[in-house]
Amino acid sequence: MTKPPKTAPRPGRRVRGSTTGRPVMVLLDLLGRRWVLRVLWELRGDPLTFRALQAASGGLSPSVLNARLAELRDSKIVEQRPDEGYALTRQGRELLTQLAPLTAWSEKWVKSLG
Amino acid sequence: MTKPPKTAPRPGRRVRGSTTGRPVMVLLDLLGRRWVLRVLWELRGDPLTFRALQAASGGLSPSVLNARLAELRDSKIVEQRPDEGYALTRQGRELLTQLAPLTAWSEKWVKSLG
DNA sequence: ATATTTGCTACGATTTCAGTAGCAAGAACA
DNA sequence: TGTTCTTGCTACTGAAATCGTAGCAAATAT
Repeated sequence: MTKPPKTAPRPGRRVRGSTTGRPVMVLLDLLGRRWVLRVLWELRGDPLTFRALQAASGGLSPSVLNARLAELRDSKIVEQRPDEGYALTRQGRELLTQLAPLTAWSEKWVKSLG
Repeated sequence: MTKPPKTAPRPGRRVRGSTTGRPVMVLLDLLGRRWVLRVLWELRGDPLTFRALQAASGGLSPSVLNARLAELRDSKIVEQRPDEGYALTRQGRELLTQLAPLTAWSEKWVKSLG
C-alpha cells in the first residue's frame, strides 16, 4: 500500500470542496493552507534561504515549510535559485501585488475592533 | 477543567508565529485558516443560510463552518442577519473587494501551468 | 398533527501540524 | 587533512485541527 501522492491543487482536477476545478477555487484552496499566505508575504522582498524563511515566518516546522514550498514551486509561484534561496516567480510577484493592499485594509480593520 | 477559549486572532495579542501582533499578521493568520477564504468568497453575493453556505463552500463539516463563522463574526467581517442568514459586513465587503482581482489572476495562472 | 428545514452540537476516525533531533553536503577555517 | 559552521532538509512523536456522519431542538410549512 503506497501512500497517495500529495500534490498541490491543480486546475482541472478536483479540489477540496469543488468538483469543477475552477481556477479561483484551486487558488483559494492553495492559499488557504496553513502558512502559505504568511510565507508568500515574507518573500515579498529579497530571496530568503530556507532557514531564514523559516525564521521570518515565525518558526514553523521545517517539514511543513518544505511541504508548502513544494506546493508553491509546483504551482510556479515560488522558485528556488541556486546560491540565493527561495524567491517569488514573476507570477508570484504579481499575485502578491494583488494582496498588497491588505496591509492598509488591516490597519483600518484593527481600529474598528477596538 | 474548562476548555481553553478559542478566539479569533486579534490585534495586539500574540498570533501564531508573531509576537508583534501587527495587523497584517493577524489578518494573514485569520485568512490562512482552512476554508476562510472560500467561505468569504461564497458570501460575495447575497446572504446565505448556514446550510446553503455549507453546500456552496463544498460541504465542509458543520462544526468547522461554525467555528469559522464565529471567528469571522468576532472579527466583524461577517454578520448574522435574522431571517436572511450570513452576510459580509461593510468591512467584509471591502476586504473582498481587495481580493476580487484574484479571479483574473487565477485565470492567467492556470494557463501557465499547462 | 406531521413532515421539512434550519442551525447547530457531538463524537470517533483521519489528517495535519508542532516541536525537536539529527544527518548529509558544502563552505570556511586551521 | 581534519574540524567546525551553515544550510536544506528528513524522521519521529505527540498534539491539534479537520472530516464525516449522526442527530437534536426550534421554527416553518403542509
